Amino acid sequence: MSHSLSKENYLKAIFHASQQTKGSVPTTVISKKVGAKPSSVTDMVQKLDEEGLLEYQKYKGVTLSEAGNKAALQVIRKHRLWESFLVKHLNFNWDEVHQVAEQLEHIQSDKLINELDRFLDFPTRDPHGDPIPNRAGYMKTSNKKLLVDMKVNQPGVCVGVKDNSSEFLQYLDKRNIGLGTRLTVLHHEHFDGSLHLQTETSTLMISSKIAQNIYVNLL
Amino acid sequence: MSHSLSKENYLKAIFHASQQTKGSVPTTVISKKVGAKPSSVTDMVQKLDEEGLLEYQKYKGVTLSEAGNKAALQVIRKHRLWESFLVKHLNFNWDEVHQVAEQLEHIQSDKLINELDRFLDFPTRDPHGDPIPNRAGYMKTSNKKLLVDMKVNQPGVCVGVKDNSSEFLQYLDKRNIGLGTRLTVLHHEHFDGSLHLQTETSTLMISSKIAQNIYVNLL
DNA sequence: TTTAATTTTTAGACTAGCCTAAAAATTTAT
DNA sequence: ATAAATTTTTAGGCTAGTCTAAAAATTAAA
Repeated sequence: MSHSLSKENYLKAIFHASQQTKGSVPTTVISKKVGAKPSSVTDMVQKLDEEGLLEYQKYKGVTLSEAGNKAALQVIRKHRLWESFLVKHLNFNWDEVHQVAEQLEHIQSDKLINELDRFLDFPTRDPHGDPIPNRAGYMKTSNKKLLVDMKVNQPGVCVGVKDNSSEFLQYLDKRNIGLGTRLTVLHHEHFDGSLHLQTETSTLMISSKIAQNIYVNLL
Repeated sequence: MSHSLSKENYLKAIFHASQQTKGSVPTTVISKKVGAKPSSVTDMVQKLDEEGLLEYQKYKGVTLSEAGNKAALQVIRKHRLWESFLVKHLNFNWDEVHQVAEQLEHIQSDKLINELDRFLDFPTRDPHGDPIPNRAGYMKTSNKKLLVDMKVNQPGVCVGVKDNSSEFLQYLDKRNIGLGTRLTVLHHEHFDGSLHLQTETSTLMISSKIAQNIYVNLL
């Protein structure tokens, strides 16, 4: 019922990859995500196939089985709950949580994770706006988009950033944009791709480059 | 600066063993604590010696170096802080914390552990009454004794139990003895080793067997 | 459509941490 | 003080997870 740290990382990586691309995931894609050479990935996915966690076809790639999917979702649940805890109670910033949550997500204890869930009051989204799977493994589908991809007049709320540099976070701070800020695109400037935004407090203009680094949840 | 999970366990085990016995620790003692065969211990302590974490003398045993001591104390700090967290905020009982804290103590993040410390309001004792090393590695010496070893009229406070079975905890509960209960031995019965106790609320008699399973801090 | 470039897999090897069995040192008993 | 019993170490081997280099399959190009 419980898998090694390394296997959990593979399952999580494959899950995320298949969310992005649909269809089976090539070993090279996994290779990049887990930080191992493609040959090592081939070895590992063969083992995971034997365990029934995924289906592997030579030269084609892999698809998670029902069991593999469930296992991946449990790891993701743990990761996102820990991230929530770190930000909410231990003064971590968005950009600091990941490395620590990568370790915490492998702690094995059902009671621990369910009590943590309760302690956090059963959150449905992590600090990056990503949905948190519940105990049963059910997860809302994400409505997360880059701000640059939003339609005009579609209201949304800022749920995260792609670039976590402190300069960027300070830039946003100065313009009163933060986690939870509601905003609507008023106008796309075709000429340079810049956007006119309506926030709770004001209207402002931001460049296309900036808008490519802000995640928004549709409302 | 940071050691593998297995090495941390060895350092911790050696630290605890040398607290109990004083002098150098034989490989067999370590063997029992870490749950590995003596031959494996020999291997490992040779590596730890090369790393300067301890001194190993063939057929004699090991002594922690300054660096080894410090590393062990950091692991113990993490273990006890996590135990405190689990009991205080996640509804864990005394007897449930250990297994999970054994995992959590190996998470590597200074910020994590120092923020956890702050979040718990810098506790000096864990739920078992054992002292928690501070950031610098300084730890109060423990005044913990078994109740059976207490002198008559020496006041103390219950800080833990040896036997964590729920029957035993329920037995104590029925007699209004719990974590933090102040108690004093009024009389040692030589005949059967039983004790007469004064608690905050009443006087009572307990058997020697029970008194061998209750930890008390001297006041 | 045959060759060239690329991707993916196989084969063999390495490390950490453990094991068993045999050898060596130490301790205990006579 | 020497033999017997015990403890501790050495030697050789195993597994998980990784690597590099070579081989095989697939895809792209001429």
